[in-house]
Amino acid sequence: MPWLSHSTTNDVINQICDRIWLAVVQRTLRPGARLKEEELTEIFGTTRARVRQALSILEQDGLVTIYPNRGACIAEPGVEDAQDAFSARLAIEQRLVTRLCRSASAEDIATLRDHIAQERAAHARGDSEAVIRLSGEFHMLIAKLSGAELLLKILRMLTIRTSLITAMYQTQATQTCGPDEHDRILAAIEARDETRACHEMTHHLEHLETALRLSEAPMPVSGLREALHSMAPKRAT
Amino acid sequence: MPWLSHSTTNDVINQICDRIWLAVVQRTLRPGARLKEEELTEIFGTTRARVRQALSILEQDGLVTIYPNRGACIAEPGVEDAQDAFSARLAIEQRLVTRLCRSASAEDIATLRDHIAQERAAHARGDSEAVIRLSGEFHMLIAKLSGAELLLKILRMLTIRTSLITAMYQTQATQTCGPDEHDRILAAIEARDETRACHEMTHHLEHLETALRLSEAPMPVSGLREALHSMAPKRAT
DNA sequence: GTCAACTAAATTGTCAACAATTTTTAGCGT
DNA sequence: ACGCTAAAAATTGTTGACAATTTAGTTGAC
Repeated sequence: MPWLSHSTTNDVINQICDRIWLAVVQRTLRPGARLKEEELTEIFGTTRARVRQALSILEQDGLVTIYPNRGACIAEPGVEDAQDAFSARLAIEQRLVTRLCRSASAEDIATLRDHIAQERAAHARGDSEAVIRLSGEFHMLIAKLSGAELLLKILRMLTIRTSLITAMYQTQATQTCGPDEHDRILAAIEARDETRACHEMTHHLEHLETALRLSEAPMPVSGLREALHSMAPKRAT
Repeated sequence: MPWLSHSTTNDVINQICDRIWLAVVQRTLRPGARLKEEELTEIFGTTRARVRQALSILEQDGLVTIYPNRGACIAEPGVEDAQDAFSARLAIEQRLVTRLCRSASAEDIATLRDHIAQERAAHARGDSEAVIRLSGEFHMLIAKLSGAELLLKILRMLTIRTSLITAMYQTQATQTCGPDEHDRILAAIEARDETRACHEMTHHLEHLETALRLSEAPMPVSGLREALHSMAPKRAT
C-alpha cells in the first residue's frame, strides 16, 4: 500500500499511478518514455477513460508530461526544476519539523522510531524497493504527524518530483538518504530542539541534493510493458 | 485574463474555473454552495464532460470539494485549514522574496513598481474586483519573476486557498492587503536587503491572517445562476 | 537521392446515451 | 403526526462509438 496514494476513491486509478511511480523510481521506466493510453489500458485491464484520469493525476504530480493531442511521457525535469523542487522541500520541511517539535506526542515519536527501524531492516536485507519507499515515507510521516493536511499534500507533490529527479540524476553511490540522518532528525524532535531539528533537516535535504550529478543529463527511453512487468499478452510478432 | 489561469489548453474549462473563482472571491458564491453539473453545463453552454474536468481542477486547487456520487460544493475550509494555508504561504513566499533579492533585474523591479501603481489606481477608483485580482497577482508576480516554475505552481494553489479563506472569514474592514505593504516589500527587494524583505513579507502575510475573524464561521449558501450572472435561460416556473 | 504533397494508420480528444447511486417523494400502518 | 418502506426523480459515474489530430508511409517529380 504505497504511501503516495492519491485521494481518488477509485482503486484502479490509484494502482495505475502507483505502478508507474514505482517503475520510475526503480528506473525501469526512464524519463521521456512514451505512455500510450491504449497500451496502459491493455496492461491494467481497464478502460481508456480510467487511464486518462490516472495520467491527468500523474501530470498534476509532475511525474508525467502531457503534450496535447500528442500523448503522455514520463517527465524530464531539468536541472533548474531539480533545484526548485529541493528548494521548495526545504521551505516546507523546515516548517514541518519545527511544528512537530512543538506538537509531537510520545506516540508520534514512537511511530517515527519504529519507522526508522523498518528502514534499517530493509537496508540490512538489501531490499532496495522497500528502502526507496520507506525513505520517502519517513518525510511524509513527519507531515502526517504534524497534522497539516495541506502541507502533506504539497510535500507529496514535492516528494514525487524529487523521487523522479533522484532516479534521473543519481550517482551509482547512495541511492537514498540513509536511516542515520533520519535518526538525527528524530533525536532533535525528541529533544524539542527546534533549531537543531531544522538544521538537521536542512543538512539532510542538502545532502540529498548534492549527492546528485546535476550537470549531465542522460535520458534513455525504455519499453513500457517490461517496465511494468505485466502479464498482459505480448503482441504476437 | 485572470492570473490564475490553469495550464489547461482548453479555453472553456479555464473560463469555467475563472468565473467560479471570481464569484467566490466576490462573495456571490458562498462556501458550501452546491455546484450541479447540469446547471453549470447550461450556464456555460458546454458539455457535461467539460464541466466535470473543470470541477476536477477546482478540487485540486482546493476551491471546491467533490463528494463522490454526491456532487461538488464550494469548499468550506476550517480554521485549521486557514492556518495551514498561511503557514505554507509564509514558508514559500519567504523563500521567493529572498531569492528575488538576489536575482531581480532592473526590469523586474520596474514591473513590480508598475504593478503596485495599478493596484493604487484600482484602489483609488474603488474597483474592488480589480483590487482583489491585482492584490493576488502581486504575489504571483514575485513568484514568476523569481523564475521558479514549481514554486509558482504551489503559490498559485495557496493563493487560491487563501482567497477563499479571506472571502469566508474577512471582517468588513480591510478586504485585501493594501498597496503600501507591497511597496515596503518592493523597497526591500530593491535595496537587496534579504533579511528585511523576508521580514516585510512575513509581516504582510501575518497582517493578512490576523485581519480575519478565525473564530466564528458563518456559511450561508447562495444561488448559482445569480452568482455567475449568466445569461442562460432561467427555468420557467 | 531529396524533398514535397498526399494517403493511410495510429493515437488522442469528445460526446451522447446508458448504468449506478443518491436524494426526494409518496404510500401505509401504527 | 411519526416512522418506516418502497417506488420515483434527480444527479453523478461510466462506457463505447465517433471525430479530430498527429504521425508514419508512399508516391512521384525534380
